[in-house]
Amino acid sequence: MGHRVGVVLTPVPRQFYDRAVLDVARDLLGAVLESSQGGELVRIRLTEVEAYGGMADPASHAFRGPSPRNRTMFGPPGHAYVYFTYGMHFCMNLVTGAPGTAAAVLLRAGTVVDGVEVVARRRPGIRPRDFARGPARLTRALGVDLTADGADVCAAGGSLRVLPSVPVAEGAVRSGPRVGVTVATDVPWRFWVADDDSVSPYRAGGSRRRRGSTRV
DNA sequence: CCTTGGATGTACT
DNA sequence: GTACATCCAAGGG
Repeated sequence: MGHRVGVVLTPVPRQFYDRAVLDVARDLLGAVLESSQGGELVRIRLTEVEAYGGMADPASHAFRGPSPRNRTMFGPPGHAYVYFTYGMHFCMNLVTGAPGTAAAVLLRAGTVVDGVEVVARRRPGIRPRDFARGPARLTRALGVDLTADGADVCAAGGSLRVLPSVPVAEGAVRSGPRVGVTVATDVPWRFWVADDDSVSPYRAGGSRRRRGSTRV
């Protein structure tokens, strides 16, 4: 399986991202994310994504307006918004819509279709099924960190690109509430491929029950 | 398979 | 101080 190395592929064009975020999210399922960080090629076929609606969406990092962290989301579509969270993880989005709208699609999971040996080296002891099963695992498989924030994924010679692929059949797309969010839990803005092992397990949001309130 | 708790830095109240 | 678009190890079934 996978794509032959050496074949020149044209990235998905910028206008693909200049549409309603829900449409972009759904259409990203099946697309192939390619990274050549550190001179090593990894390609991942996306199986799970989530839409974030920008300033109108209470769950979006853009809800409270622009900041140094989220500024990429307020820029043009077709760029990577990467953020650092939980003190140790990176997550990656693709910015959609016109500048100022700040909508984006979180890339939650996928299947490694090229560079399996590279990922295996980056993730010793991890089962192949889990290589990109979750947003922070996906960035780790790709070798993506904060230096990729703002990267243009439409650039022909870019080190981080999105390649077209066979779209996932309409009947194989599932949707439901987003994972780990505590607000706007009523909107089914998570999209995934039915019956795919690489899709991450659902977890409801809400801070986990607090431990004893006293310090030390 | 499930559940629980720890790790760890930054943004925000 | 608390939450956070998370992951991992350890323990039980």
